[in-house]
Amino acid sequence: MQTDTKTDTEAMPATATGEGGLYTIGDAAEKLGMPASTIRFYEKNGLIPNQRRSSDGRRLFDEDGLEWLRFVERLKTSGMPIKEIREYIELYLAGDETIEARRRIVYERRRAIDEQIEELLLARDFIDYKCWYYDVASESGTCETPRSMPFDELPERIQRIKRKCRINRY
Amino acid sequence: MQTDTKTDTEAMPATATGEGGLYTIGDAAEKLGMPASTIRFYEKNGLIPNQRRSSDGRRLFDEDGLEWLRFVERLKTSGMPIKEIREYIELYLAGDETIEARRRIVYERRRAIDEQIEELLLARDFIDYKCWYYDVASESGTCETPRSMPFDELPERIQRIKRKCRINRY
DNA sequence: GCTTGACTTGAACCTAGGTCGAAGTTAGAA
DNA sequence: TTCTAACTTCGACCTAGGTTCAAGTCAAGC
Repeated sequence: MQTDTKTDTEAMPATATGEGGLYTIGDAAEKLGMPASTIRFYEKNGLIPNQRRSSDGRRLFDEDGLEWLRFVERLKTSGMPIKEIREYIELYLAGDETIEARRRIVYERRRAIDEQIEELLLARDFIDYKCWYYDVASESGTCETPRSMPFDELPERIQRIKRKCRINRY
Repeated sequence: MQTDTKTDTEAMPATATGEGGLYTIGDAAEKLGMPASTIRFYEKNGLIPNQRRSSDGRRLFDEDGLEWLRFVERLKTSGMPIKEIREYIELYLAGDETIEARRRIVYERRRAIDEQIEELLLARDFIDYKCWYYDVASESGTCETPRSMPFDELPERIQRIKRKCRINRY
């Protein structure tokens, strides 16, 4: 994480709206749209190394701290489990020795994301078919209408989906 | 699994129903690449209505049964919680009265999928940046190289990502 | 007739990822 | 001064989505 470049900006009061750019956990939580308890949980699990504190022990976040949290959030969004995020962070803290290991991790993560997107696109096609199905059912008042429609009378788009997703019933 | 007895099952199923193309839970699990325990769990949670059984109580799946399971799997892939899938199925079982309710559900599901895809694409951009970062770091042996590179010397693609994802450090 | 393997059940267990509550500290407001 | 709000820690608790276990049933092969 960031170096201790700002250790003495603590001359500023630690409370909200820090014009010195310092935020309490509550401010940070609000800015990130994430409960404070989650931030504490992340720190406890090693996802926030070198957490700054005020003299009375409160967590302090500056812009770098917020960016770090957004970074962690992004890894989570990508489906990376907390344990793996921690491992990655440990490698990061270890310095340039671990560049190759980290490179492997981000490449693998990209692959995982691509896989998830692929799956979601398939699910989306399927749901798209369902949307059409209920549009037709809704208009005619019964599911019999879309269900019994001959394949070659279906809209081109729907034919394509039914073929691709191998939908035969339902 | 029962692959060796499956030929028997098809020729003359040892079970009550005289029709071919019947699978035990083990066969179905193998075909769908999903543990049998999961299928039991789904049934227990109302995700498999009208489950067929053999005379001695074993679950039986025909092609329709398998397709139903694939359908449930697809809803899950789309991020739909089990409880909601059950609710949808209950509406489905209730017949044409519930067409509008089901229509609303699938439209909302499509929206949710689009949102997830959007998030994943952002995460992907971010990880893509990290891939570049470690490629450069790996080549030069230190993270200082990509880290300290002036913005306008970055590849166009990387500039775009850094702007879009508002990456300033890390 | 005995063994084996795939099934059945319900209940207990597990993991990830938080979330909550109690008890205590501190700073600023009334 | 006292009150209140926002923080602190630690441990207990929660939910989703399964997974595993123990005990029993059944059909087939030897």
